[in-house]
Amino acid sequence: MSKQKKTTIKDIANVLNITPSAVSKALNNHPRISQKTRDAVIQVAKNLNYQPNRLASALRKGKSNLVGVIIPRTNSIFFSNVVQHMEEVLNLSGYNVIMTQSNESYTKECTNIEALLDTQVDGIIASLANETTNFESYNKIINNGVPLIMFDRSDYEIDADYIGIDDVRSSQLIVNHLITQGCKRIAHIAGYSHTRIYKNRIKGYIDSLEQHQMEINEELILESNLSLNDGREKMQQLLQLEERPDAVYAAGDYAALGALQILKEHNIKVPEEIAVVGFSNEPFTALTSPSITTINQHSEQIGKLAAKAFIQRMDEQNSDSNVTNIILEPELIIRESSKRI
Amino acid sequence: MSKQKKTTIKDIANVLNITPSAVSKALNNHPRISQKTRDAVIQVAKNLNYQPNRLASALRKGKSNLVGVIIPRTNSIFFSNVVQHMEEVLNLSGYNVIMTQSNESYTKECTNIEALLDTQVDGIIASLANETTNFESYNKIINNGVPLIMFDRSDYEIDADYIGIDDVRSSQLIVNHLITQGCKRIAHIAGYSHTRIYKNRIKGYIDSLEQHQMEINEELILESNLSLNDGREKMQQLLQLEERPDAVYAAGDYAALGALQILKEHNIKVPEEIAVVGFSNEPFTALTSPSITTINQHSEQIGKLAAKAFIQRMDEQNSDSNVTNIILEPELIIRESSKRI
DNA sequence: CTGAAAGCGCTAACAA
DNA sequence: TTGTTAGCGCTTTCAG
Repeated sequence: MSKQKKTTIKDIANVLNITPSAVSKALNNHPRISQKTRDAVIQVAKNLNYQPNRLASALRKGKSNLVGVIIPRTNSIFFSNVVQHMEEVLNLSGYNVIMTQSNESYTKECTNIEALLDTQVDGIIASLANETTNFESYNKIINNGVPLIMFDRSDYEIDADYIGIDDVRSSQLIVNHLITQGCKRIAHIAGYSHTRIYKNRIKGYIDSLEQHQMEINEELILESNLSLNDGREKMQQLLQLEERPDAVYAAGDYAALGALQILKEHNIKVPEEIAVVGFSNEPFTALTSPSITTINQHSEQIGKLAAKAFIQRMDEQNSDSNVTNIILEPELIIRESSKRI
Repeated sequence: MSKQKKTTIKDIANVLNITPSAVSKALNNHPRISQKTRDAVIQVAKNLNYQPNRLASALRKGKSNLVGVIIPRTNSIFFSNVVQHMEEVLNLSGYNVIMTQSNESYTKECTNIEALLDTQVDGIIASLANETTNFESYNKIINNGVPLIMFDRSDYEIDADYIGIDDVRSSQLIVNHLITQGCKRIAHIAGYSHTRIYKNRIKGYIDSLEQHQMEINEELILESNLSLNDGREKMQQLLQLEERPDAVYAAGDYAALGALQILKEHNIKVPEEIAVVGFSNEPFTALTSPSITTINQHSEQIGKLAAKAFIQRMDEQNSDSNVTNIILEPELIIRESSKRI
């Protein structure tokens, strides 16, 4: 049973004594075919358990109906939600998703791009790996005439559509909130500033402090990879300062959790002595005690909008239209870890 | 720049005044070609920015190097880890992954299977949707001669390779542990018993109680969809019994969390008054207070083994070889929610 | 070692 | 309305 030859439109044509092209038309609801033939074809197709070969069709039409997606990691609820909603929208328009992950590695990212282009995807939707500072392979996608949509992590050097939240604004929301809560010495466990979103978060942090005529203190800004362990280390470092901070804003939830752990281990009261804020609304932030204040990045919307941006690119004829830039308003979710009043 | 024609082996052939077939051989390290030609071809290919067209190659060779993956949900760390490690192994062997999700829906699952078969994937790796009780479409995959590997959720009616953990044993580990902790009335918030893994978890639960000459009480076994909300509801129900349980084993972590929330809301001490155990080792189980005892399902191993099983199927000539069945030993992770002594 | 030629399965001009 | 024909880009016999 396992090696039966697959039935093709040719087989169907033979049975009915018509030509393959007639069968093709019948199967694709082409107008120039009689209802009678169409019905007959569909009947025979069913009988022979016909399975269209999208590869052949793709080759012929020069369109694979495959969309490549590159995300840094799957084990982050943000990215996996984004992909989930992207898929939803894309499937509705007849696209399948090829998902790849870079594991935050630049080389893996390049390999993935190569592989996706080889597979003749109709477009690529991506978010940068942490490591990436060279954007040639992304520009190669564009130069190949393949639509590219970036989300969350991108760079000004990549001339593609972009969907993300306003990171400067996110930081401002957080810092303003902390100031309202009476915090006077706010530390920032930042991401690496070579990445645009983290640079923007640092900028928002600084802007907000300046607006309130508060001092910018270099020793309170620590760049990190935002892992749980890095959060722990940086928090340790902050505790060893002459003058402790009274609030810590980490640019990622895992780092915030690490900080929280250290504070608990040192019996430092959160938020009374030191307030903690994270970023991304990972599910665990609602479940820790105290629960962690964080930013909702709108993964669902980002996924859907990115998919729609791609579909629009495919639909439009004039591929020279301007690049779309959708910046969503972040939402501050205030929880116990920062509520002092 | 965006509409440049893609370079093909024909273009390369023209430049060098040789035939496409020679170029093909050179590019594929075919032995019957001179080193000189090979070098020249590779040089020109680089100059013209040649990108092989895998679709054409796939059509010709009858092999797409695409593997379809069907998972019920992406927002579960178990499934997303599995996919991640699957991808790792598959990429190494030159395969790309097309990821689809059923959202626990039977219809979506069928659509996904159709789409994947149409795309001419070389194989499918899948885990059943909760809803699924009809396995025709899976058997269709097999009948089409496409290798099928199931993991975690499968059924005896699907005659495919399988990788999963020993669910009966998992329940036994849990129930034995609870008994050791002095629990005498152990409730089970179960999954729907039409699904094999949940049936097995129920079986393990019953077996273990019988082994200890403890009573099997129907009112303590509640089937559910294992969502957080269902966990809350079932826990409510259990609290309304004449005689309360002193332990609750939920067949999923989210349900366990729901139960924990209800217990907290009622100021019932965990684990002193009622112990709680979950299943799957979702990251949040380590972070709640009390942290939740649970089962490690070995997502990494499952992903890798499933990928390897597929690769083996592809490599072997005699496709009639027996079905592989890999059952991994579960690991009980004991945390605060069940530690009474 | 290289070339000629056929064809994977499907689609789209064009012709009838 | 249907058929003929050519070809998407690549691989693979088979001849030379």
